[in-house]
Amino acid sequence: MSLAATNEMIADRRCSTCPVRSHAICQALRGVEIDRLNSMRSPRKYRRGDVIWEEGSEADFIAIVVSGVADLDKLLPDGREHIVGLLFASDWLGQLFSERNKVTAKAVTDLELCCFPRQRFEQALGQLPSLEHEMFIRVLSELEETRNWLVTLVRKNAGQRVADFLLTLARKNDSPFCPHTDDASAIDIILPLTRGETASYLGLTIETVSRSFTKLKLAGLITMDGQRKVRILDREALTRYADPDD
Amino acid sequence: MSLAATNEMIADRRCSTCPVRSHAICQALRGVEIDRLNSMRSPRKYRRGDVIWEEGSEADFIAIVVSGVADLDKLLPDGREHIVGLLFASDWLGQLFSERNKVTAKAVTDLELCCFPRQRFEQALGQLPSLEHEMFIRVLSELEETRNWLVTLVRKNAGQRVADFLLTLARKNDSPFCPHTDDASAIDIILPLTRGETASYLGLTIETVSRSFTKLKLAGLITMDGQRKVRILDREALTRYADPDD
DNA sequence: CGCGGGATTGAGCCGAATCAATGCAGGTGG
DNA sequence: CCACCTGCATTGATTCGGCTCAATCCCGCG
Repeated sequence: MSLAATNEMIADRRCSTCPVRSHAICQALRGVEIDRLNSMRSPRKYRRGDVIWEEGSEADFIAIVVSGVADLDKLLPDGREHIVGLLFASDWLGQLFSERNKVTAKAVTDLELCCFPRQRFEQALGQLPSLEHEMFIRVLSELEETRNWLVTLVRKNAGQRVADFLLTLARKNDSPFCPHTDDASAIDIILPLTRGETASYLGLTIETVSRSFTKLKLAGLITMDGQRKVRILDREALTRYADPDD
Repeated sequence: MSLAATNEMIADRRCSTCPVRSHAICQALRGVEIDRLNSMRSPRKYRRGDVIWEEGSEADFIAIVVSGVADLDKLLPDGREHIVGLLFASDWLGQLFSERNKVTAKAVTDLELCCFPRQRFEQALGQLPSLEHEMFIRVLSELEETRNWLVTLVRKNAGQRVADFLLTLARKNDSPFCPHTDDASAIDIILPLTRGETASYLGLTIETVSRSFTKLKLAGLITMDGQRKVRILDREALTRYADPDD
């Protein structure tokens, strides 16, 4: 058996046991198609805080989040930065059809990525219409979510933004990568972001984020254990808090 | 010659003289491919203020802007609305792969659209990979622009937002659908939006938008003739005003 | 020329930013 | 094992930008 064949088998075995195989973009592919991606796949690991790539740098690769949380930031001219996206297991990231990355990508937690060289990936896209279609669908829905998020950030006050943020995280909890809480009404969340990162995601200051959490606690909507563990006591009430006139 | 054939020729003639043919998504198609779209094309006209479709309504058709300006709004639970997109000649709009429209579309000015029934269009997409690719590229860049715009709206103050808005319109002026101004440094713009619509686009109130225009005039960056005609006197200075620390 | 609706201007208020101090937890070294 | 240190988080006092409410203006139109 040739070395190439052996590597391919190893690669294939890795895909078949991949925790995100059935939810990531590669779900669109089967058999020989997945082999195509497999043959250019390379895993990468990052520590919390690592920069994956910088805004403006060369767009080398496209990646799928295997485990952990990544974020995308835009730098403002005055040096502030704003987080424009959070990426969880099975999400993809990368700058398609462009030489330069247009956002900075960072590891928010320890992170495992499954990476593909961009140009080879783009060639593969051209020959795998089902993959391009799958990504098209995902980008359409990301655009839709970004528009909704834009409206939330521009129009809602600090408390509502924080509530929306918690509800977004709670929705991630409903996904197959997080186990459900026993108590049906309460939902436990581990905040992936520091207060500073949360502020940068919500367009607020650290102090305002902190005060908003305090208000949510005083209103009896959440409890906290330390600074990262949040329990949503009443999802309905929190939803009303985020959308008072809904 | 059959009636069908005659219609197709008429349709074809219309496409070949279409002002946006070479800049809209249909630029990706040639010959028999464009015939495919042609055969399902129907023109529609709207008056300024008309609703094209309502958020939540059935997603009937995909459209290309032939002339005029359209916008996309999201309704907030409390009744306010926010404009999440402006569409100019050659842009496309519509909800792909979804039964329901997720935004309201309105004619901001008198408007001509070139429309395609959604389901037939989606079938065509599946069989015209170059069209799907073209739309994929456009949606990727719309996502990118939406992220940039989000940062502007969340992080910049009223005056900077208005300046950014004017610069965005000025950039549209650079496009093939608007003639250049004679004076190289000055740029004339016709505001497509009322103050109220501008406020809804910028996440401000009418009063604040109005005051911001006044400040730009006092700062000597623009002059105005009536309420719709703006002349940018110094694009560089306006850019600095929008991005002080750039 | 007068009317109406959008636009402008003004006064006061409110929510989030800023500035400043204190609290707390996790890690390190005595 | 405890004391200290460092970085993150919380809380408080003050400021400021944009919203609200209210009055007037002006442009386009009949």
